[in-house]
Amino acid sequence: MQLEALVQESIRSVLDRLGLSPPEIPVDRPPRRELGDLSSRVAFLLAKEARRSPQDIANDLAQALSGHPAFSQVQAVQGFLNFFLRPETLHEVLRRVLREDLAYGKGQEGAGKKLQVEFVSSNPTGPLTIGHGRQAALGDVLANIFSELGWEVTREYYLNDEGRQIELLAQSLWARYRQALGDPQPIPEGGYHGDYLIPIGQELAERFGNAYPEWNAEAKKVFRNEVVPRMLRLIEEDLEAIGVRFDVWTREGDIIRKGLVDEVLQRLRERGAIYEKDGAIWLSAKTHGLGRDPVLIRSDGTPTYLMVDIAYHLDKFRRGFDWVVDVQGADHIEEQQQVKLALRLLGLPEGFLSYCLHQFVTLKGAEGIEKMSTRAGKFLRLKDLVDEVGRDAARYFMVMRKPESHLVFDFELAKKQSLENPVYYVQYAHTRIASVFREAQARGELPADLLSVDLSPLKEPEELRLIMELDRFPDVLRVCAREFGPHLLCEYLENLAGIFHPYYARVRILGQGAATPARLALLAGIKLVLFRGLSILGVRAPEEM
RNA sequence: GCGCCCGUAGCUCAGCGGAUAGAGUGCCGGCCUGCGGAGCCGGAGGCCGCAGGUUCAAAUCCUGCCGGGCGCACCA
Repeated sequence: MQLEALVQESIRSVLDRLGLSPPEIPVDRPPRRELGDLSSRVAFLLAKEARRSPQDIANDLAQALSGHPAFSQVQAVQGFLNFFLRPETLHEVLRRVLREDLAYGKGQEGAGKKLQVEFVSSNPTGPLTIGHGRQAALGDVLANIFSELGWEVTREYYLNDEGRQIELLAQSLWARYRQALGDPQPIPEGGYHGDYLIPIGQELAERFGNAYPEWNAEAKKVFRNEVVPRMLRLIEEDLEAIGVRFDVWTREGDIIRKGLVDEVLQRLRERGAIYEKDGAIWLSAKTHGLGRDPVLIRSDGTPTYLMVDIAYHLDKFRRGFDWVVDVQGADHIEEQQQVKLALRLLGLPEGFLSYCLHQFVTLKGAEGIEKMSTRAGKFLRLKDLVDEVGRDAARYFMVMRKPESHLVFDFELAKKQSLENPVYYVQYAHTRIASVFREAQARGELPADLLSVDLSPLKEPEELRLIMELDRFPDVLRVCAREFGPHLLCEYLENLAGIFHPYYARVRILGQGAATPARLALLAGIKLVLFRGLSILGVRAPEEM
């Protein structure tokens, strides 16, 4: 049993005897060590009902808990109930961690349920930038976390390979093609200026010669067909660099062909949620509190991106997902409100769709802070970033901040192979432990079975603190899932490593008689949790570095 | 103007109803002849953007204001 549950149960049993029943039994980590290992503010919640002071209630509870075998002491301080754990209680925690091994932290919260995580979903108009990198890492790590909690997770990329942006892209390529032939055609208004189209233009100039002197319907078709697969290849290279694989790619055209656009329109019409104006079809969003009414069907009869996106989400529902999480940038906020409104009007279950919204990335490097734009051709390609700092640092840095906060990617720090770099700090703890085990093996000090060693020599304060930290791991994963906040896992791992390193510096592991096997067991537990955490982040946990 | 997000140590950021607000980095001062010194220990450094309100209790919730980001297309 986890410590939090242990404390809760102990309190509950006592409350029953006293005839009190709080709405919940909160268990916290006290801010300072002298206040115990765990605490509860339950007395505050009972004060009103019992018409007694919190301190008074806490006194009674502490008194009633005084003989509990798991605690060396239970104190009532200013209304708080503070628990001091006996070392044996913590030793049992460590033993449980080692016993659960690679399953430690896993859960059944999502068992039997299907979750789709949609992320990146960048239009194939160019390679991915570091901004997409944040989304790639976030989506992938969230998917990992939900898998740990039992969900059957599908990673999905929504590919928008039609429409006006692709046309502009094709025309931009055509202009590069003309330029390669010595015809100084300009990049179209709102077109794509990136260098990545130049070599393709040259290649097509060699292949086609002067076959397409005009930007007409035929050229449009040819250049569109040339450019999209090439852009997709670039995107796949970027995704591979950062270590992300998708299970399903869905194209906008697939959704339209399934007839879902017509069905959605029909159902919205029945609800009186759409109207016609200026030859287009609009969604009545203002009457539902949104800022403006968006167009669903243009006056030329084609559906807007929003329209297809709504239909796409109906499709997700039909495909049997119990829950969908879309990872999107801050520039999609308005659309998110519109999609959610439409799904509500369509009668989909509330909560079927959640958005993990993230702010943008700026790059802090030797050249200062850069702003990026794919259209203007001003960006750092994701693959180039990964090549420079490595996949581990790239992934770690992308998720180490709260998604809804801006991320300043410190390029120089990410490259550093020293403990200033948080990813190395965590990895180094893992490596260090691996090294100790190699040494223990060489010296013949490695016990055959760590599970059955006597843990009673573990009584140094850091040792008990480390076990307390190991106990938190399952809970950290759950909070990460609930908050869409993988950064909390990074913080946890840094904290764990941050207790281990000083401990290691102060306390010798090998050659310490009965303490050695016990400390090796502790190190095995730390190594396991570091490995589990780093794996979930998609970061290597090296044996040597 | 409207919507959403963010203003916490010099810098990058955690904490988001509870007890003296934390970490990393930077700065200052000590250590370091053993399992990986790619370190370790200590110190200084904060009207938690501002002003009200709710609460036994507010960095945390509510309102207003100020500052920054993003969006407000028959683009995606």
